[in-house]
Amino acid sequence: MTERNPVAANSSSTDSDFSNQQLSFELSDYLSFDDIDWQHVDPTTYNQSFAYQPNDVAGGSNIEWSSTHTRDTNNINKSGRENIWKNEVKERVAFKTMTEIEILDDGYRWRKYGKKMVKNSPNPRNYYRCSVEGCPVKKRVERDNDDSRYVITTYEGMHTHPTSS
DNA sequence: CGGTTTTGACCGGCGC
DNA sequence: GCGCCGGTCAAAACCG
Repeated sequence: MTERNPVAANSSSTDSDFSNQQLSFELSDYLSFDDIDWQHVDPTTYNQSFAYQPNDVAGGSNIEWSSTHTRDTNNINKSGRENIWKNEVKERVAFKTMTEIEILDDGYRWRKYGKKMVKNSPNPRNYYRCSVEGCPVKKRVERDNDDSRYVITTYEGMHTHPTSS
């Protein structure tokens, strides 16, 4: 289920402007989508876990993501990258984007509260929290282990306020 | 000046 | 019990 398009593969640091444009477009698409989706989820279906195809949303070319809903409290990525998507903790939407930019404007304001080096990867992982007080949404941004041109963004929780931006 | 980033310390779960 | 590891805190620096 890992379909990658090595489109702008060997970009080192040239077309950042292009990537930025493309990204913000697709991102806002996703964001509005999972906003709607999360409002549909009610506690009774909390146990199901499901995943969407990338092309359901934006004709997805270089983005893959999935969403799981469970009340399992197991740890997230003790067992490696592949299992990140399979393991269930709580509402979570993750997608992977080929870009060189990791600071993505998705219409919310985020406050970074941590940065960690993950084992087996030279890439740090950044932890963000929604700046709106009382909003429990967190997100985590890290580069893919083996494809450093990809950025994995994971959203966790529901926004309890309008997009304000 | 107020919010944000930075960065090491701290904490809790888990495996050995 | 100890150490590793992922996640969070918090204080000072930073920046518009």
